[in-house]
Amino acid sequence: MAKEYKRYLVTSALPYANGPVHIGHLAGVYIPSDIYTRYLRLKGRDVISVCGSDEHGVPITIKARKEGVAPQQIVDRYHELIKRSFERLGMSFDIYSRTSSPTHAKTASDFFRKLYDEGKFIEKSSEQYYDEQAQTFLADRYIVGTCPKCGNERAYGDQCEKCGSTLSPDELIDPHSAVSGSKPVKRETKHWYLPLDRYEEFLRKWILDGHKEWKSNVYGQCKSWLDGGLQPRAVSRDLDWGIPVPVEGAEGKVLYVWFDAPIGYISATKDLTPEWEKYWKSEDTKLVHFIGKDNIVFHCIVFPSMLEAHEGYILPENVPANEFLNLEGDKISTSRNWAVWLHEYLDEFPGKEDVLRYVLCANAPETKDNDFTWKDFQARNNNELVAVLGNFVNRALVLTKKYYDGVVPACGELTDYDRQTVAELSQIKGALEHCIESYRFREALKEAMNFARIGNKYLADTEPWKLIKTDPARVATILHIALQITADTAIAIEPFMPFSAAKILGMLGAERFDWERLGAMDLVPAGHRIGEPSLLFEKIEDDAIRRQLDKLAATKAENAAAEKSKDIESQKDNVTFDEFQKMDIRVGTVLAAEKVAKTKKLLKLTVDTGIDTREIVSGIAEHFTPEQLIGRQVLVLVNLEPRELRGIVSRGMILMAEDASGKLRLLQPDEAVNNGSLVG
RNA sequence: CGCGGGAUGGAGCAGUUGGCAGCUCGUCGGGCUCAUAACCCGAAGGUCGGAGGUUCGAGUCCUCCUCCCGCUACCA
Repeated sequence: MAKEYKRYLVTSALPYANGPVHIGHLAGVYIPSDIYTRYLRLKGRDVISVCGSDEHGVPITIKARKEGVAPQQIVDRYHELIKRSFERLGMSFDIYSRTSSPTHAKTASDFFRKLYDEGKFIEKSSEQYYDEQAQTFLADRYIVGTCPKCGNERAYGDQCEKCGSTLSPDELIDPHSAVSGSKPVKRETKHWYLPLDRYEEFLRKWILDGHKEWKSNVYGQCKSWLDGGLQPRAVSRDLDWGIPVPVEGAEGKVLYVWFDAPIGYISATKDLTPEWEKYWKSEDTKLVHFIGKDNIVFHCIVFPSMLEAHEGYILPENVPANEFLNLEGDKISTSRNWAVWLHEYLDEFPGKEDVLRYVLCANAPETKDNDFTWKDFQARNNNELVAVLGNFVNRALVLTKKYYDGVVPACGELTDYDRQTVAELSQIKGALEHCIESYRFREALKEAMNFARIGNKYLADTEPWKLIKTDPARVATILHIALQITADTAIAIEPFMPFSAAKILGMLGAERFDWERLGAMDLVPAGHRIGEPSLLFEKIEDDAIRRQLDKLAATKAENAAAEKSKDIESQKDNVTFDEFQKMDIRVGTVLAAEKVAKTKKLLKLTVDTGIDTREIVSGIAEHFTPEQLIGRQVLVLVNLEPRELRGIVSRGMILMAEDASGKLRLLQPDEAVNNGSLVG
């Protein structure tokens, strides 16, 4: 049934080098990937784990421009920071590479060239907006203008966030560049596209028929893409930062970052070993991509299509994508500094790498988004790591020290209860393995912790501290077994908490064991002298948690202040009195209001304008409930050209004041006036 | 009606092909005192987001609805 693989290749999503790594990245990708890799290594499997920084793309050039430095300086800074903090957390990548490396430039370039030479791309010219001041083409997202549908002045070239409508840059009124603020011009440009539609059948067969065992979020997402029909996807960009398109006449064009990034897995492997082809081109290698849910389409649709087009490469056997982790109830956000940054955690909680690893694994967003709270962090440390795991190890070691001067006592006759305990322990291994191999790490961690739970119960039930007075021979057996359970615990937790596993082994005075010995009862022999016991975990006091919560509160306050001081929009071009006279603004009263079905932001209002009673659709549902509006007087631009939104003809616009944070407030006369009163 | 995922005791999560609703933490009661006031035992607490339907039987299958998240848009 399950195919036997000779070797494993594990990849972890390349962190984008425009910021540090935070707990969301860890819980979603890196902790699971490290657990999986360490487990396979412990089993003696041939496995390599590759990762590296993703260093190309537009956001990095924009950050560089803002700071007035070269893009290379930005990526150097974050590459070092990310690499170093991964090491400190005990991430066991075999290589942590980067996409600005020479190996990668050549690998990605050759990859593109092969596909180009074999006619796997299609070439298309199109008109794109160009920022003459910044001398750069603008992605849709970097064009800002007025939404033609709702009048929002900060709509993006791809979508208006206020009314939710999908836009193209051409529809924007008064478009300007988000980079320089200048007015962009149209320029013709040529790009290469990977015709994904040609790979639809291949993908359908491979995923929909062949990988029904993939996680439901991954499988569902792929199915939805495939059922919707795939479009050719551009694989080049007009940009001066990235890998040049290796084609004559393609000056000023680079590979699209999503084309080059996954190839980074390949180039990292090349940098690691001359035998890289063994890992990428043998059918007996199992390739697994660890990613977050936002990356599913690239790892399941785009990259496999690229590999298929190139030929010779194997495809991922699984893509266990996790959902997202929130922080104290809010979405983690790099730009809003709403995150727990790995490097800061490591500085502020020295020696507690495993605590973070434990908490993030135990609360990993495997099936849905989860929330990280500092209170939960503290509780898991104090009630699970300290109370269950640390305490058990400490009890076994201290008792041995006390009664046998630190020498492992010999095992005597086993009682039925002993045998029952041993049998229970031996069953955990299978369950644990099954969980890890099916990427259920939360449950696997629980199984690993069961060794300590059973150990605690064993000591409580056998009560050696009582028996020592009446039956010392029995106590020898009990502690012998307790010490074996301690050693088993060390093996079981090693993939999850490598620092603590090593510490337990140090205290036992034992060498590292093979995974296969998990559950064994002859790990530490009688007569062996154990080391000095010390505490495995320490309690985390309220102070430490309070400091973290204060820090987050400060971030919230800073964000609020920043919102306030945001630049007031500069004055618009002058209008003539005649132009102003054309605006017919009236006072009206909202008679009825209801949410437009299936939309987030739209409300359908029935307004008495004095002239008539009309329907107006307004993108304000996130700011007002229908009840709040009914009966209120509002200002209405009544001669705005009618427009159809979601099948409802909207005749007019409700005037609102918007503050810098985007919050809307109604405008109304300070005393009630007749509906239809003119404003001007 | 754009697509995908999710909603299960106070919190976080499991629930495989429909067959007595489980786990960790918290709460309450008891036991123990070797251990970091840690550990062990027991109890309370759920109309499984809502409304219909299929079935002898639905957390699980079907239909509709509500809310949260993601994708379509370079934050895992």
